[in-house]
Amino acid sequence: MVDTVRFRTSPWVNTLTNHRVSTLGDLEIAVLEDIWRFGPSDTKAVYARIGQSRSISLNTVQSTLERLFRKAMLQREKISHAYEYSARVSRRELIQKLVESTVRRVAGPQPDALLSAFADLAARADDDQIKRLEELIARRRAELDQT
Amino acid sequence: MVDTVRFRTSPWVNTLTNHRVSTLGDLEIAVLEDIWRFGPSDTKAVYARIGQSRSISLNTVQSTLERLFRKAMLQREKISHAYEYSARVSRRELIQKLVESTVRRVAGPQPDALLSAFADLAARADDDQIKRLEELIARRRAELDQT
DNA sequence: ACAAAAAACCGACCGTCAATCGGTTTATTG
DNA sequence: CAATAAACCGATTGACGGTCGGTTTTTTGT
Repeated sequence: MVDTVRFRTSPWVNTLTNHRVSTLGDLEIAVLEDIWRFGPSDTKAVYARIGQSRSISLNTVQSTLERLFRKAMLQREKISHAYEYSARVSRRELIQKLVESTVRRVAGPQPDALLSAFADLAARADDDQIKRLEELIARRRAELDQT
Repeated sequence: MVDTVRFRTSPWVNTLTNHRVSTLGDLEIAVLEDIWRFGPSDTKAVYARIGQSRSISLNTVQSTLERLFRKAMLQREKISHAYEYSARVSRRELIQKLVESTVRRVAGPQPDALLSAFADLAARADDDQIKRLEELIARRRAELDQT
């Protein structure tokens, strides 16, 4: 019964860059969030902070960390006995990547889709927001120059 | 065997706004794309334009249109015998929604996550891009005022 | 050195969702 | 009213996140 080969492009692979940009599940985001907040941690620590309350098992946290590692959102290092996971992307970088791939996915013919998307945003912003935006941009600029 | 009830928050529901923001599949995007490009169309027309080449069946296109309709990305109207589907969101609106929900999903404590993401982008932009960005914003502003 | 404890690893299962289509029902229309 | 066309229904597949239980490997205390 090999008459029709079904093929579906995985939404994972960005064919341009061959760079994976994934969708993240709720738990995955929570875990990332936790590591951003508390810094490098091992499974136990993350479990203690977010697993306990959700009444999920240590194993679940474990495999989520693992998945995040495979997705290159986390890196890990064996500290004495256990892996210590740490963020490989900052929240801002994550948002950046996610937004960029989202936009690129629905981007039309226009080359400036990203810019365009944000132009919409900026156009809607009120004076107050504009002001904060300018400050933010200035700060980011400073950060960049400093590197 | 009702000892453990597993529960998983659907990534569909934005609890803040109770507004559904979905992920779109590749075919779904292609179909939307097609309708943006060619305007209101019935299943046959869409199939002729994008189904033929992909060697998928008319039914597949049909259910994709249906799904898009359920997701409120398309509206439809019975024209004589067949449904005619038309876009309910423009490409820009779609990008807007998608970006916004993406950001909100990973947004930290900061209230200005969206702005912040924008700031990152702007900070990275070169002079040329900034110029185009300003033009874009001006144009969008004009469009808004005109309403 | 070895047994107990801890952590990693493996593999399975469930639910959801997009993609895909065959077959049946329900219009349309000549 | 019969033939044709479109809509509708429901089933299957593959991917993926979430969830664990059990087994293997590694660490460590005595």
